[in-house]
Amino acid sequence: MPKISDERRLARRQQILDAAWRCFAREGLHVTTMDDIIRASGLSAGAVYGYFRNKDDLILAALTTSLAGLRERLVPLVTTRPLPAPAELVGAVLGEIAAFTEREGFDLKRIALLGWSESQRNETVRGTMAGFYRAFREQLAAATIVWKQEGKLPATLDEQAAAKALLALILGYVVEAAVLDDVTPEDIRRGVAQLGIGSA
Amino acid sequence: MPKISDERRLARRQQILDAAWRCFAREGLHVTTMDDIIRASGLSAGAVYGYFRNKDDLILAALTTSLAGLRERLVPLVTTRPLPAPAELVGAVLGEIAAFTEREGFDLKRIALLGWSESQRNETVRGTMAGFYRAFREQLAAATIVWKQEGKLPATLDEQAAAKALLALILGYVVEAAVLDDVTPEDIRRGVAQLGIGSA
DNA sequence: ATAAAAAGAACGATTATTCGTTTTTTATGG
DNA sequence: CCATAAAAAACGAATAATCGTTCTTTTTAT
Repeated sequence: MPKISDERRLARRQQILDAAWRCFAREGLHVTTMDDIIRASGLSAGAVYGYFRNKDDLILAALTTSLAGLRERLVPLVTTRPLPAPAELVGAVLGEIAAFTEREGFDLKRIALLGWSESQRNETVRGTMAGFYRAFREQLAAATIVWKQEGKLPATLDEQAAAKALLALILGYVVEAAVLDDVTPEDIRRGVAQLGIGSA
Repeated sequence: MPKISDERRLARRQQILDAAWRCFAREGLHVTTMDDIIRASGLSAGAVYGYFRNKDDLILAALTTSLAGLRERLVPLVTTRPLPAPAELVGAVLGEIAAFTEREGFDLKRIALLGWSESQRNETVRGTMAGFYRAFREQLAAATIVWKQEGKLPATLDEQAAAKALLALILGYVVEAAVLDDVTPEDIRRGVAQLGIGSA
């Protein structure tokens, strides 16, 4: 059976995904044409369609692999014990996001913005993204419970509300960094610390 | 001179803009076709092109009018004196955003997500959006100076960093509300207050 | 009455996807 | 270890559908 090796097949797939990321980051999900991605990948139309059923499939794969890569990096940070103080955890998470999204020639943070937009019109994308962020927010809620137990936060604290605020801070950093391009993780960490988060 | 009255002309323009908002919120900037907007507006192609040079012009107008409407509502909130406490100000701003973006049949918050995405590929859009958010952030920085003077925040506080964190919180709420759809302004206000922002 | 505004059919350009052909990969027998 | 045949993979021109925009004609407001 003359079939391509799994290793080779996976490499080709990643090659196409890389090309898609670059194109999407430059022109967005729907202005990018299949021909853009095909040329950027160095392959042919037939080859690309051998790995992805259609453009929607490619979009979904580009978004979910980026989300999965980020999760792999973020989960250890928020589940490690002992837990750093709130401002330090936020700073660490943002630092990891900045490091993960920095790529050769483009910024993967842009893919996040595109994913949020796409989630407003594509039910499958919305489900995937909502699931990811909800799970991450649960881990933030677990962290606030730990802080509460350690006496770093008041015992009356509503951990769901606190987790929602922490997630907003993190998502907002991504927007601010992508649109204004003058914000560092350290800026936010210092801002949060000075505003007194986790100091009560 | 048989020319349409200014009043009538402005009403027609708004009619097209409303249609564009609805279409954009439903399908995004680039999946929405001119024909979608034309049909939604109840006018003809020729009429729409009489009010907007082309699709890019219509996109820019849809984004900037939405931004301008929001600024009109937000500026009084952050420039009023005496200033509410940080958590209360954040809550008030988010409440105003929620009220302003709630529309018949769609959520204007979606337009913000689309604008952020578009700013990554359109220099004109990026300039407009960056200008808006930078100006708003300056007002937040001014607010932190006031809090500092009132002794509500430490005198050593870096107001730029604090303003960046506050803006992240606000932008992040928009993302979280649009994607997860389970966050209220009150959630964030409580979360921020309980995390101790502005309590040092 | 007249000039602007609205209408909507028509056009040229572009798009995602397919499919017949060519090239490449790999399991197998010498 | 190497040559080879079979089958998958890659190629890329062709296709059918769709899009933004224009332009001539008709309607409408003043």
